[in-house]
Amino acid sequence: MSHQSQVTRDQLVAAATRVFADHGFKSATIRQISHLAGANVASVNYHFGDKEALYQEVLKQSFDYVMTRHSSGTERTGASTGALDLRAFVEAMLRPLFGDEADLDGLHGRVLAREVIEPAPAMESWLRSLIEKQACVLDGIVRDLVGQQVDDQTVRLCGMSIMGQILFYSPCRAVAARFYPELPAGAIGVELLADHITRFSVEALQRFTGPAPRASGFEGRGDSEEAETAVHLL
Amino acid sequence: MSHQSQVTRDQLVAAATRVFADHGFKSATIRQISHLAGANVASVNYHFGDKEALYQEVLKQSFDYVMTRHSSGTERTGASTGALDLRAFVEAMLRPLFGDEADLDGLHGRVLAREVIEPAPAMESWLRSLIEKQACVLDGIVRDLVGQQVDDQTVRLCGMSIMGQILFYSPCRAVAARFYPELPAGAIGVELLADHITRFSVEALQRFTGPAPRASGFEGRGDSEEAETAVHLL
Amino acid sequence: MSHQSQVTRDQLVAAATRVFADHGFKSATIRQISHLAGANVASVNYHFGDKEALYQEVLKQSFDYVMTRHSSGTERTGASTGALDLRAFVEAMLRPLFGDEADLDGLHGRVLAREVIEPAPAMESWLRSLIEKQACVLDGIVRDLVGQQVDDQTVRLCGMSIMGQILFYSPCRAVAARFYPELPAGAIGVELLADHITRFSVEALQRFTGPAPRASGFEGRGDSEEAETAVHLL
Amino acid sequence: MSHQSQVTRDQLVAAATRVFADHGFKSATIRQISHLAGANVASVNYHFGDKEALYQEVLKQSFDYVMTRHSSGTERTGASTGALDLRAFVEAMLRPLFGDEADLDGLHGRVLAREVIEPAPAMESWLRSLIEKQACVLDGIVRDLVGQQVDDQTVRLCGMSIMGQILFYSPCRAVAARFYPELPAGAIGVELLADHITRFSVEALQRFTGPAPRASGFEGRGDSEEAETAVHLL
DNA sequence: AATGAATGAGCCTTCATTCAT
DNA sequence: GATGAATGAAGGCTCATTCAT
Repeated sequence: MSHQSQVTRDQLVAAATRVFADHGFKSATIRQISHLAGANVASVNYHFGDKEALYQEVLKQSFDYVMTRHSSGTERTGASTGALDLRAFVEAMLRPLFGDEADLDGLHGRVLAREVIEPAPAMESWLRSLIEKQACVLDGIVRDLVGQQVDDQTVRLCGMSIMGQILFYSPCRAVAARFYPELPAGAIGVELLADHITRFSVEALQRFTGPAPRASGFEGRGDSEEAETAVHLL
Repeated sequence: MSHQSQVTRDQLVAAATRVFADHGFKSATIRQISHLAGANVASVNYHFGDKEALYQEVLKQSFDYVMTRHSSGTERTGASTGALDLRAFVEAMLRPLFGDEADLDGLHGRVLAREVIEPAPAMESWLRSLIEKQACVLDGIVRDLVGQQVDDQTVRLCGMSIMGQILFYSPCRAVAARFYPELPAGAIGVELLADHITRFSVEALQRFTGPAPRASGFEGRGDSEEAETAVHLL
Repeated sequence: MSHQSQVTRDQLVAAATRVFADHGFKSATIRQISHLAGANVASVNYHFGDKEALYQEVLKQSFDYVMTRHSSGTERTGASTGALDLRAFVEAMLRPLFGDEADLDGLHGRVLAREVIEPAPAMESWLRSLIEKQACVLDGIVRDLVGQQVDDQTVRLCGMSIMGQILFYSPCRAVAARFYPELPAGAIGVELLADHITRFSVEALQRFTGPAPRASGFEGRGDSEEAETAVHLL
Repeated sequence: MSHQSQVTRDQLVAAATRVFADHGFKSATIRQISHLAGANVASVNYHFGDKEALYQEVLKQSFDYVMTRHSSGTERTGASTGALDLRAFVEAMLRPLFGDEADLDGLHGRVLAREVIEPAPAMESWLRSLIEKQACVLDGIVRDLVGQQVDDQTVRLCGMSIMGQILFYSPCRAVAARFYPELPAGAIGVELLADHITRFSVEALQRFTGPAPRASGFEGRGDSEEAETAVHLL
């Protein structure tokens, strides 16, 4: 593969990342992508075979990018508490959604978030397995915060509560901005959001030390878990 | 408008709701829809004018459906506490995402969630304003739980944390199922999830009565937890 | 045929006349027509069989209308001179293009002019033959003005010159208005135009008493027919 | 742009010119055009963007073609008389309606004549302005022939009489042929027609040196002819 | 008799893809 | 190797027509 070939290929991936992030797989067109990359319409098929293969490549590179940033933020030191771990995890997940110096618009995170939110037939098993791996990391962090008394299902639900808070800000910030126009933008916003989500979640998790109340525990009867009773009689 | 016309029209709306929920506006085709409705491709144009008008109708009916279910769950009684209000709100938002006896697959909620998550040019002002109205309701519930000392921005961030946990389960359950295959399905799951999200959020919110820690407040200091605990024990 | 049926049928013809005059056969739609007539889309097919049959009916009625007006203007009295005959013929042809008290927009004339200008497959033989009959009338008038020395072909060419001047103002006045925005409008305009065309043509015809110059007579050489020489040496 | 691309493009324009000339913009289909050009239906979109852009290109090329022929015929020499100018103008206008060695069927002229006769929304301002320019040229020729005593409105009416005679032979010869099946065809016919129209018009114009008779001047008085004759003999 | 409902053919257009160079 | 040219499938939409009542 020649040098120029590689350059064009990289430009195509970069352009495709943006277009897929903005419009999704189906709505993105290879004309948009090749035009943005300054390349020929046939270049996508030439370099990648077809549109879906290009998408796979974008997915792969975005995943690598995010994982690189992520792992550097989530390598748990022995000294860190669960709260700090969670703070690092949240920020590592959140930052790609908002972008950083090398991904100003959070394209990589948005591409992945789209894929997570909407199941695509192109979803590769490696992506699926790695997502599950991420879930395990989060499970571990949650477990540290809630202790061993809590059952696994509750841990997972807590993990989903945290993921929900994070993914709410994808596939693009416009989502949140519609609900809350005052949403702070830029890198400051990421730290603020990470702080908030961490605080919100830590506060909750620290009260999950007891067993889960039975289902429908909030429905009008007051004899459920005592802690709960205290809570909603306040 | 005759009887048969209304029947066909309703079938088209029903089919379109499913197809739009599954594939989104852009990817859905009127051929899919009309075939599913047992009608001709031209029937969409005949009954609604064009594809977008049909989509608007689907949006409208889904909104009405959800609001009807929702309002019956969110009418706040004088005796209810904030926690019960939140429980009702969460379940009312969550239920349409999972479906009920009249919407087994949660199509209405999924159609709306798609629209909320990805801004569509067809987004009508009435939908936008009503989304904002919902946000205000949630703000009120949060405010009841956190008290008056908390600033408005924090209230909104808490609202977004709650919405994030809810919308995580849209546009389809496959999202969560990918992360957590053990996710309970069906109506039981809704109650369980609503209980969890409510509990998770109430626990968190009740610790938010104090001022927000300064940004990066979790970075290195260990006494925040204690201050929070103190608050909680009030 | 019931009374109401006839009413609807007449309204359809009236509406169709307008729409066909404005848009032509192909571009006119039966929805436009039936809506303008306050009738059902199926009414056209019910009353006339298909779109083309409706068009035939419009053509027929427009032709009858124009012929009625025309014949009343072209019945040559023994006392009339050729110039007066021509004036009557021109006005009778021109007036339907501009409309009169019963056809304010000249719809009948415009429908026919469209048909004359563009050959339609639906062109019935009766229309063709009657057009030819009109041509014979005009031939007669021209012959009166030019005398017997002029050959038949020249007579026909003169007839076409006159018809061209008239049909120039069809299928709608907008044609002429584009060239000459100052074109007088309304009934006054018809008289003025008829006067002009008659004057223009009579002046020309009165000089056609001699034989036609040979072809290319105007190309640089001056030794053609003497009368001609006189003309262009002036 | 490669060689082959230009070939296909030219074939499309050629095919479109024929189809548009025969059927008009609305009735022409790109399937007809592309099939006639030996190309795919998508080729029109590829080379021109859409049907209307192709039409604009046809209009432009037809206009250029006609103008090239026209200008070579209408460059007025100092020595030429008004009659020769008119002869050149008429032939230059008429020839494209009948075709020449490079446009056997007069497609270019017929396309333009359609556009002139029926206002299309796609009518470009340049075409409109150039039509008006042509009208000015004709006005000048007429003015030379009638002298300065004649008012401007009469000059314009005379111009329209001449244009009417010319455009009578468009959009296709079938028009005239219907009236006068003996109409000579081919290039010989053009010269004959140009001679006739010129002669007819020059004869008329040379009698227009006096003031216009008052409106309805032909109604009932018999002495107008004499007055006209007097004018002519001046 | 008369009409609202429904249809299928055909339109223009878009698009990922393939071809020829 | 790389690209401009070309294509066929499919999309939304329009329309005259037919169907069922």
